[in-house]
Amino acid sequence: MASVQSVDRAFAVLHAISRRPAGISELAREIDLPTSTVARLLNTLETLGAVERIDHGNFRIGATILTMASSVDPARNITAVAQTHLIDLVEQLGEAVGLSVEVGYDVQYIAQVDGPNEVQVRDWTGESIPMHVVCSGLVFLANWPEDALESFLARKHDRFTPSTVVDPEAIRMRVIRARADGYAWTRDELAEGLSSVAVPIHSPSGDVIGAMHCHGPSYRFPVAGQEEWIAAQLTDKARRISKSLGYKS
Amino acid sequence: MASVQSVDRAFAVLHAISRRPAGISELAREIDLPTSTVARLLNTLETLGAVERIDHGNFRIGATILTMASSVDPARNITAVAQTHLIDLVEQLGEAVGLSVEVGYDVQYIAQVDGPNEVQVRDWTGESIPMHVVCSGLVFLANWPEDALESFLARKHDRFTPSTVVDPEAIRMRVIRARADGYAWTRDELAEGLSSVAVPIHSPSGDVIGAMHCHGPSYRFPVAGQEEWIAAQLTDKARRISKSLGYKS
DNA sequence: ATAGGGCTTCCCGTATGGCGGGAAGAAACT
DNA sequence: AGTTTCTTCCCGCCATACGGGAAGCCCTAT
Repeated sequence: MASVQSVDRAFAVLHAISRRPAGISELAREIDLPTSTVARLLNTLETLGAVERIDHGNFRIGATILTMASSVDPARNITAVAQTHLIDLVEQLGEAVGLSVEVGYDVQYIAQVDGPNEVQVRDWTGESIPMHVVCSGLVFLANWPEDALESFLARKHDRFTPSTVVDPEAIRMRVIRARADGYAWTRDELAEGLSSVAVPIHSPSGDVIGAMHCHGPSYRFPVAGQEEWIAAQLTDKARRISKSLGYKS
Repeated sequence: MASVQSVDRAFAVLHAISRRPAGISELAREIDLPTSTVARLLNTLETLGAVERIDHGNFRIGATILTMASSVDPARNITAVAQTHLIDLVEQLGEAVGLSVEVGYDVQYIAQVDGPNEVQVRDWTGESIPMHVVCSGLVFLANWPEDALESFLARKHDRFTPSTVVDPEAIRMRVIRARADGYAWTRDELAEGLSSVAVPIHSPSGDVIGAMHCHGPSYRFPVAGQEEWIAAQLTDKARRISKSLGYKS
């Protein structure tokens, strides 16, 4: 079936930008088009409000896309849909559970439901953390294509605690592991005394659109021997969330 | 500046769909283009995942748009940005505070932070309520263009309690009132014993993108004489949220 | 049953409008 | 000042998007 070339290309541009804000020539190189073509498309997209210029000619996704997304059936809004499942998990596991999405090379936390304990991990909502430091990041990386993973590994990785894994090869091994397991654990890597596990959340079409994690103080979480069971609980809920996302209004 | 026609048109289609899912010919009429053109654009958009077919040839916004929006600078994610402000308000007011967005003729609750009391309103997150029944709905309606408001008023309005206002003219008066005040109160209309107040949340560009409400048991909320002060607190926070939404990464 | 309206899908000739090379201008870096 | 790298603009060419029309479907009404 014939597709409209310009629209295809416009979305290639949007897609590239949504991964990481970029300038005209950078985008042109990335999606292999003449700069003039990309410039023209960006111009159109900008007047439509689909992209916005931020600084020094870099573009990011604009308000039009955001409003379109928010006006859509909210049953597809991951935060809203997941809420009840998060609560269920907190009751089951007794520790805080949260959601995150990937933003460039970072993980962005977008929701959290706290557990019943007095001592608990503070709410990460709104925070951005580099992918190599947190388990949610590992599950995101596990789903990246090889070349994207390579360029991630080639970057400089900051250390947060003595336990933070910063060696590219070590990170790669963990990513491969996460790919096989479908989940990932981290212990004391973002902050001492904090352990967490994450699983990916898929859209109904199979893309990874977010991650769900559970975290608690290392001295009581995870209870020894329960690691796999906990991961299984998360995986199960993640599957239910994906299913809910598929329903129409 | 020259714009790319096909992309312009593709977004006209997307925009129309985001207002209301529709079929090819309906869209063609709405944006005044030949059906074949709209069909071709929709085809392209569908393979791109920007729209999805729901039933019998109706389309809605698709996963691609949603993931683009969620991967964008999360400072623009209303839930994430508002979180800390909601907590502040709960501390200030002592009652539960929440967020909602409009979905068709309903209000959809997307977040809530509970107050410290034992007796409190249950979490509405995930619920959809008709606009005429809740204060958030009234502030949304207050911002609708006249013709849209008329078609809303022309519909049948369900009664939830004896206090629910279902008369179109009475609803219209309340909407006009909300427009003037910038906030709206409801008492015992969704459920007996439940009072609430809501204010609109604007995007930095001035559109209403959501509402924030505070609600509690009618026997203690609102404290007599404090109605305006409470509304002012909400309005103030809503303004701060709008400002936060404007910052770039 | 049958006709009719309204819908989506497909085809294909036309000319519009998107394309991309290239040059000029503007920053940023050395 | 020189050099590289970027964005913006222009313009002739022809690829490609366009839209009329017809075919095929599924309803509803008569």
